[in-house]
Amino acid sequence: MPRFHLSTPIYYVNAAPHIGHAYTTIVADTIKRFRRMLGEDAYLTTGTDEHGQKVERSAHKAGLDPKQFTDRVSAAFRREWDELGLEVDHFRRTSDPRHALAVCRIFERCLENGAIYKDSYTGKYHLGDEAFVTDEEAAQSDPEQITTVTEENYFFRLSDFQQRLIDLYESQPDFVQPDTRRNEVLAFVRSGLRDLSISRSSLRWGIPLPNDPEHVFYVWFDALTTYMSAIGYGEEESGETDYERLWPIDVHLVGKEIVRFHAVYWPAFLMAANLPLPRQVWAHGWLIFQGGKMSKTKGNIVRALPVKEVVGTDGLRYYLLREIVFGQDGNFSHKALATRYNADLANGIGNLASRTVSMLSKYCGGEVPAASGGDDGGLPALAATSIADAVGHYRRFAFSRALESVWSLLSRVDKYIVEHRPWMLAKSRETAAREELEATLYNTAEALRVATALLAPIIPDGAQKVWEALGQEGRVANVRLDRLAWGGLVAGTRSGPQRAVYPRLDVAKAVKQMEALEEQALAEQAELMGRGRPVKRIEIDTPEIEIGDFARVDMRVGLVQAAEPVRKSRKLLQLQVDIGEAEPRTILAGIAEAYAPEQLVGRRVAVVANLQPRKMMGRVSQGMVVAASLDHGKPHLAGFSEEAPVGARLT
RNA sequence: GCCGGGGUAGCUCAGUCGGUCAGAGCGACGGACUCAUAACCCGUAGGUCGGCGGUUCAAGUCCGCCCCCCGGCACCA
Repeated sequence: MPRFHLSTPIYYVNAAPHIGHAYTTIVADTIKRFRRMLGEDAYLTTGTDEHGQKVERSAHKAGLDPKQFTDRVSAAFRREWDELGLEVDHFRRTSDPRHALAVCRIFERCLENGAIYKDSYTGKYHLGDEAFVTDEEAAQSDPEQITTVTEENYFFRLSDFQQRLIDLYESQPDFVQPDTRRNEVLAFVRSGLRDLSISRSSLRWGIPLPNDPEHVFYVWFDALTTYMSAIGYGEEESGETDYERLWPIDVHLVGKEIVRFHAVYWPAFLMAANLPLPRQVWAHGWLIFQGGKMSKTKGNIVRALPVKEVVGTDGLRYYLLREIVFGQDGNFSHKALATRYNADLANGIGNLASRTVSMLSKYCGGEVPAASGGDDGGLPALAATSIADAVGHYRRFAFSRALESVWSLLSRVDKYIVEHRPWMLAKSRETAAREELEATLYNTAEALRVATALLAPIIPDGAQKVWEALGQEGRVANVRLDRLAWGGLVAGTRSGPQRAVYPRLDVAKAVKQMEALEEQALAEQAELMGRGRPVKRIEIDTPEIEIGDFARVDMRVGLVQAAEPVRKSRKLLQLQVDIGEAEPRTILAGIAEAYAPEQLVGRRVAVVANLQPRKMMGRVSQGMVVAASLDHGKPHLAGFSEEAPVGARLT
């Protein structure tokens, strides 16, 4: 039996699962169900990425040690997939000792092949990003986040793999999909590759290097290797594993933000270790919410479970796969979701199933009649087209199009019913009318059967219900889509009871309900992450300072005398600010997107007067104007509601 | 400024190789029907497919220039 193996990313446990995680995993589950329905042995691998400084700190904040903390969050992910009915076959945590075996194994193979070297490195390190930054970047960052670090690190000779990677992308054009992502990757690799630092000695919460336990693996070797450790790589000695059978993997499903790691670093590691490469990396887009990306401070985090409570897993799955063109960014809103649910699931397939079963029961005694000729309305041909198109689209992960082709069949059936008016035919005593009635109901039920099978990967629960309503035996998931054809419905089959598979929703009410549940979930999540309050609140997590620290900052009232845009700059304005000195200061401020120059002249602002001068866009800024912003959003200048004297110090 | 992605009916968006592509769903209005989940069916949307040029027998669909929006980066101290 052919096998198919795919993965979702290994989710970082720094945050509780939200709908973005669910999206990827739902897609993966859909693909898996589809491949199963092609008769393949399909497996889905996922897991949690649990090491690193951020997790260490989050744990600390929650008053837990990292192990306890990650146990908790990882379990939340696992539970999430269970509750969403997602069929995960391999779930691996990077904190699992078996995972460490795999990481060490791959590392050692790379080491033996000369792809690893040790070097010392001194540089500015950004604590929040857990990464070394350039001096330039450091200067722009929050000074609290920057420290200078000298450390011995192990490096991976990524630069050696440039040509082999380019050859890979060129010989296997499908290796990275969609094409726009492939182009980006190709451009990135062509522009030259720098060796990759793969260890940290400053960190404890991680997997120690086998040859140098003072170091732990930095994210790449650790997290990416999960795809192999999950199926038993590294532990073959202790018995039989799935590794031989499931590697190389067919598809790594990833978000577009992590394409580089999967399409560049990961194959390079495997090349160096002399191991087979994945067949494909497929990157999807992001969910866009009203008001932009999800963010904690905006308080617009959306979770999957509240949505599921109201529209079921089918409703969520259907919306995500129908409304969003896979590979592109897509909008998410509760209202659009509820509307889509009503239009397509309740009024569409749900209603069609309901009227079909009802007519079978009323006009044919609950038995599927024989198709004794009569007008088939072109349904057999249309069904054949739908099957071919939908299967083709599924293969290419074009879910929204697969659904469109199924819906072209379903909506045709609704028209077909009206054209033939079975309720009129039923009133007639004539044989011809009887035959037409039976043919109509057979064709209707058969088209519905075909459509239901095609929909099973996306809406498994409802598909099963419709399947049973049509009196079909067993699981619709066991239907072979590659053999699905018109005519499979057997005359004489007893149909099931009529019921609403997808009850219609009151959209406004449904939206309210989801939002209310969302609030609740938010509170639960806060608890999970060990925080007393909802994450919506601002948290002040900067270190405490003394009064003396503050006194070192000399802030003055300044009067803006002139303001002009900076050429070629999007954000900067150049200001002349009088702070009572002999000459006004020239200050560059990143506020051009929020303020027009003429708005500023004559305005009083707060100026940091003893700040080191800084060069930007070829000009020197002699200070800084103070502004407030949320999440690097739009800045709001600090000012004075009274006429504060120019040059007065802020204390 | 550079690199991506977009600008198509009131709204959300499809449009694979240039030739029924000017579309779907939602919303609105009118009608018809009763098997069905106030459902389904029929009709009504006058959208210069962002703008201007070009290639072509033929262009949302290819090329050039321009405008606008969204990401990311280069300048937010």
